[in-house]
Amino acid sequence: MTADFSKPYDPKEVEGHTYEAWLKAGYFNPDQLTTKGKPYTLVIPPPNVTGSLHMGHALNATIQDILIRKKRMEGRRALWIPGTDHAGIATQNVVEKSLRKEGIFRHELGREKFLEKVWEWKEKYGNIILDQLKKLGASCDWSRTRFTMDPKYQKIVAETFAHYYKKGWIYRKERVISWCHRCRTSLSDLELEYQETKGSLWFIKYPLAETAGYVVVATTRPETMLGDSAVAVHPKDPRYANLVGQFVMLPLQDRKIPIIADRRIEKEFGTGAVKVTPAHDMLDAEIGNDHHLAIYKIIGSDGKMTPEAGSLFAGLKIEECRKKVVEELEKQNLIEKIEEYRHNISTCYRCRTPIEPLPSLQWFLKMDDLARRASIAVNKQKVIFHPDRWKKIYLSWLKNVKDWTISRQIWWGHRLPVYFCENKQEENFIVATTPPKKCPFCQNCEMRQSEEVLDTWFSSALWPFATLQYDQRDFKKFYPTQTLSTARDIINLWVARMVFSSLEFTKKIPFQNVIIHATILTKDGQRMSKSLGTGIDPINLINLYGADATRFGLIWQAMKNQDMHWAEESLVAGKKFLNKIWNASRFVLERVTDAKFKIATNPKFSARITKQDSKILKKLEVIVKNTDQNIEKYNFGPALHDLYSFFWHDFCDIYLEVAKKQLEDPKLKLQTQKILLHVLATSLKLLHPFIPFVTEEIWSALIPAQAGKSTTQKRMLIIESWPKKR
RNA sequence: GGGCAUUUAGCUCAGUGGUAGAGCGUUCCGUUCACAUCGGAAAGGUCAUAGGUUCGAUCCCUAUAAUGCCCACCA
Repeated sequence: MTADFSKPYDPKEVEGHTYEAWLKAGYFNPDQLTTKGKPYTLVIPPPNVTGSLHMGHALNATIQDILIRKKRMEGRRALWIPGTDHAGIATQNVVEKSLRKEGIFRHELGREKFLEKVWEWKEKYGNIILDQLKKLGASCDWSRTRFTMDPKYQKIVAETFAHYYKKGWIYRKERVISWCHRCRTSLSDLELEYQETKGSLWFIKYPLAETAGYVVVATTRPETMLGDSAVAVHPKDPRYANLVGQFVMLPLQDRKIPIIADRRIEKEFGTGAVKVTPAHDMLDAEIGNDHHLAIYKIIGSDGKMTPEAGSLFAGLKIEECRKKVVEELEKQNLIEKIEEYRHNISTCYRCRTPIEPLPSLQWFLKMDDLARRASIAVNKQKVIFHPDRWKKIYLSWLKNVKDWTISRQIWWGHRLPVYFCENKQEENFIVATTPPKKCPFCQNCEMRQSEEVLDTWFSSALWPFATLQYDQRDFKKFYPTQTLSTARDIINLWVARMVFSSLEFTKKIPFQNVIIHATILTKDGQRMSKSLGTGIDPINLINLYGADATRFGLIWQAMKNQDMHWAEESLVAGKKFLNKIWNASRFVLERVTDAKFKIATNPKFSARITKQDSKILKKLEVIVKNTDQNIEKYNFGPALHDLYSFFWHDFCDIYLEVAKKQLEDPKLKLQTQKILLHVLATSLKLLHPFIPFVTEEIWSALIPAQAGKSTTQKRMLIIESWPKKR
C-alpha cells in the first residue's frame, strides 16, 4: 500500500496495515533477523490478566518499545518478551465477583470447578491487554508470549520452592501474620495499604487484682481486650514502677493478668500503660513471645469472634463485638473516657478490607542472605536505578526486611509443591516437584498436596529468567536482560525480589538498569482511578488521535519526575507534528524527482555546498548524536523535544524554504535533492522508535525514490540502520 | 516520626552561575507555489518565601511554607 499524500495524515489508514506488515515480516522475533549483532533483551512487566491497559502501561510500553526499536535498528538481536501475570488474589476476586452475579458462590462450586472457571475467564479475557499493546505499536515477540501459570512456568516455580526448601530457607511456622478475612488469606507486609481513619481512643480501667485501684489503658480496638494476657508499661516509667509484677483483673473475662515492663512501650502514648494482645497485634505478639504470655485467639479467620472470646461475644463480627464490649464496660463503669483519634489502619491492597493480625500456620522464606545479596548488587552498581534516588527505597526495604510470608490461602495460583501423609501427623510432609509415587512415612497412602498457593510475587520474581528458560537456547542467548522499565510502586514488591531470585538461581543479575518512570496523575494531581472516574483510557486516545500521537503525548511529558500531570495538549501537539512530518515528506517526494541516488548512511556532499546546506547538515549531525545519547540515558522527553524542534524549525521552517530556491538553480538542484532526502531519511530513522507507524509509512514511499531498488527489495524502516555520528 | 519529590507564562512542563524557554491556549496579521493540523508577529513571568555564598543566583548553600508520594510496631 502506498501512502496517499494528497490528504492530511490519517493514522486510521496507516496503523492497522503497518502493524500487520511488521508481524508478517517477523522482525519482532530476533530469530527472524538477519543481523549477527549481540542480543538485547527486555522483559515486559507482566500486566495482570484481569487488567486492561491504563496510562501507566501505555507509558511504560512506549518506553520499552523505544528502547527495543532503537536496539533493533542498531543491529542487535532485539527481543522483547511479553506476557501476563496470573495475579492470584486479584484474579480470584474478579472471577468470584463475576460468578456471584450469576448467583454462583466459590465455596459451593469447590476448588476444581472454580479453577476451571478461572481458566475459562483467562482464555476469554486474559489477552485483551496484550491486544491493546499491539494497538499501541509494541514490537514484542508474540511467539514468546508467557503466562505465569503456563505448565513450564509452574514447573520452574515448583523447582524454585524445592531449591529454597533444600537450602533450609523455607520453613513453616505458626506466627501472627496479616490476615484479610474477606480474601480469606494471609498477606505479606508489602500487600498492606495504610488508610488514615478517624476512630476513637478508648481509655479502659483494669482493676488491680490484689488491692484497690486500677490501671487505665488506652486502645483503638477495645474488642481485642478479650484476648489480653498482660498490661505493659515502660520499665522507666515512674508512674507504674511499683505496679510492675502485680496483677490486674481483666474485665469481662475475669482473668488475672500480669503487669509487665517492656522497653518497646512509649511512655508518652495514652496513659503509658498498654494492653497486650499477643494473638492480634504484631508488636504484642513479640512482647508476648519474650515474656512467655498466654495467647488467646479471639478472632477467627472468618473475621468473627471465636468461642475463646467468651459466650457473650462468640460469633459476633468485629465491629459488632466492639460495640458490645464498650457497652458492657460502660455498664460496669470501666470506661474512663473516649477521645477522638486519627490513625492509620492497614488494609488489604486488593479489597481494602481492614486486615486482622492473627496467629496462623504459614510458610516463610528466610530473607537474610537474599536481602543482603540484593543490596550488594545495587550498592556495587551492578544494578542501576534511573533516576538514582529510587535505590533508597529499594535499599531501605531490604535493610529491615522480615521473612517473607509466601503462602496464601486462596485457590488461584501455584500450589505449594508440598505433600502430606494422609495417615500420620500434619508434620509429615515432603517437598517434591512432581507428585510422589509412594508415601515415605506410611508407605501406603496417596499423599495429599498442600491446599495453599504461593504469593503471586513469588512467581513474578522469577520472570526475567523463567520466561527464557522455556528453551535453554534462549536462556543462553538472551539472559541476562538489559533494562527493566517499571512503576515505582513495585520496586520492592517486584524489582527487589527479581534481583535476589535471579542472583540465587542464575548467579547473575537479571538486568543492569532499572527505569522508574513517572506516575501519571490527572491534570490537577489526582490519582487516575476507574472508581473515581478520573482515569483516562489510552485506547480512547488511540482511537481519537492514533497510536503515534498517543505515544508522542506520553513521551513529550516523560521527564524524570515522580509524577506526570497528564496534559492532553501534548497529544494535540503530537498529532500536528505527525501531519507536519507527513507534509514535509510529501514536499521532499515531490521535489526529489531525479532519483539518481540512494539513501546512504553517510553520504558525501562534496560539490557546491551552500552555507545553508552545511548548516542543516551540521544540525543533523548534532541531533543524531543527541538523540542517541538521550535515549541511552533514558531521557526520552528531552530526546523527543529536540527532535521536534530540529525537524519542525531547523528542517521545515528554514531549510525547506531555502531548498525551494536552491532547487530552481540548476547548479544546486541535484545537491539540494540529495540533502533533502538525506535529512528526511535520517530524521525518520531517529523518529521511528517514538512514532513508528507514520515513519514506516513514509519510508515505504521514500524507498522507490532510490534508484535501482525494486519494490521487492524494500527494507522496512524497522530494521534500517540506526544513524551514527560520523 | 523519618525519607523523597515538586513549586518557572493562563494550563502542562523544560532549562542554565551572566538578556528567562517549549507545547497548548489567547490576540493581531497572512490563504498561488509541502502543510490553515500552516506561516509571521504579539501579549503574558519579583523563576514559592527569607537569608547566605558570589562581581553576578531562577540555578549553589541554609532555613521556611505549600502540595504530593513513600516508609515506620505508636497500641
